[in-house]
Amino acid sequence: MPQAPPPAGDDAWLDPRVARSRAVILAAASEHFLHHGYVGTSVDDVAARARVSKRTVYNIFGSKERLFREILDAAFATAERFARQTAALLIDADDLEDALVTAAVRLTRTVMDDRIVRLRRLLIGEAERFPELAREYYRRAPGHVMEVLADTMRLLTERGVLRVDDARLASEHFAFLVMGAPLDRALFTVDDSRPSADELEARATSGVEAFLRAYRDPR
Amino acid sequence: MPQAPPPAGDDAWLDPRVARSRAVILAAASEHFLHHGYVGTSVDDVAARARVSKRTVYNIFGSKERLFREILDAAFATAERFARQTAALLIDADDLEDALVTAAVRLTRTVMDDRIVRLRRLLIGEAERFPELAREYYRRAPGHVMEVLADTMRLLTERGVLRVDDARLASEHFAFLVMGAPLDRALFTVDDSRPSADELEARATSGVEAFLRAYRDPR
DNA sequence: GCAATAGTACACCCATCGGTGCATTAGTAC
DNA sequence: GTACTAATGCACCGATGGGTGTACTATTGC
Repeated sequence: MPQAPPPAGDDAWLDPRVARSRAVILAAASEHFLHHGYVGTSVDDVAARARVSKRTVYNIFGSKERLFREILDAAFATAERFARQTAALLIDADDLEDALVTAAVRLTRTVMDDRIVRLRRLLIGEAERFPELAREYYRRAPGHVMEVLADTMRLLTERGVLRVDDARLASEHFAFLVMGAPLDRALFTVDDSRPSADELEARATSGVEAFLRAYRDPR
Repeated sequence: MPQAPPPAGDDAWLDPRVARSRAVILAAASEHFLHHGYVGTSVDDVAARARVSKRTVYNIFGSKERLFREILDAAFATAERFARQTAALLIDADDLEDALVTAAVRLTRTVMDDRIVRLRRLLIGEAERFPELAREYYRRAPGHVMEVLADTMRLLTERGVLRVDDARLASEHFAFLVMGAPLDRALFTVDDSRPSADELEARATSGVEAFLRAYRDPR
């Protein structure tokens, strides 16, 4: 009756068979969840797609819900990596104003990525069933990015480039000027008429321009 | 075998029993769908809540999907009414700048309303299952409001109050400065820590201020 | 009061799906 | 090679849920 692995750390010893099964199941489940949602994904589907027996899924993950949570954990980690990179980019920049434009483009590209949009749809749609997960995602992904941006705004204000009073508000203004409308639209329109990379970049630029008109320190 | 009513217009003759059943079922279904989503709502639930037999639901609506679509149609109508009112408000205004502030407050209040947020969650979550419905909602509700706003922006520009180049872009900037961040957050956080009416109003005001700094005609 | 129609209760069908048990096979560590 | 453990296949359970058929009762229009 093989069940939970011995209670060890993250990189504990793993039978290569288990390691492989874990990986292949997670990949299949991730795909399926992102495309068809939680209820739209059956464990049989996942097992078939991963070319693994259903029993193996249950031996390793215990339940559909735990499998789902593991997938989201991985997504959280990705989001946090992005936030960290963005933070570094902004803090280490020579020309901070320039860095803002770079950040805007990166932010747009990331947030409009198909997988991220699907993840948002998934979590928003399941917010009632998994309130903690949705909230946690908000806190650790968009919320965290907002915090990092706010820190940057304060820095820019100290250096006299910007003049922001409420940094959190300003960073939200920044982000939503840049990607608010296309993101909102993308959430509702699946697989269709997504703005091109060029258009998104143009939007990022106009967004930054509007932001700077509103928040640049006139000296 | 009572089935579809005779193929007549919208306000065709209806047996009062049918009218009552329709209304009470729609109300119950609406509540349940908005709170638990499409798959989270069973026809038995709806029938029980409406104090009506399951058979009646099927006699009148034919299928769960058709029931769902009727409910969304009603929601679309509500959204369009809001858009129309907002349009009138902006077009008939004496002081257009002032009207923008009013519009901002109204927009925030409407979009952050619990039922609307739930409707958005529902449609976004089911965008994969009902792509046309989600797209239609976007077009007829937020999209339409954006168009009306854009018309107003053009008018304001002609009157020399604003200076906008791309009116659609400017109206999106306006809307998302005002309610982008709180809406995004609300989508992920269910029943919790929603900003107060006062806070939302303050946000609307700061949003308009930022917008005017960015877009007011400096003459 | 009467015919027509709507509503009800209830039993039922069938598919799906999360999850389990188990006997058998295959891969792994030493 | 041997002892162990993971993986498989498959039958199975129980619950849920969309949808139907039907015999019976309650309303409604006239």
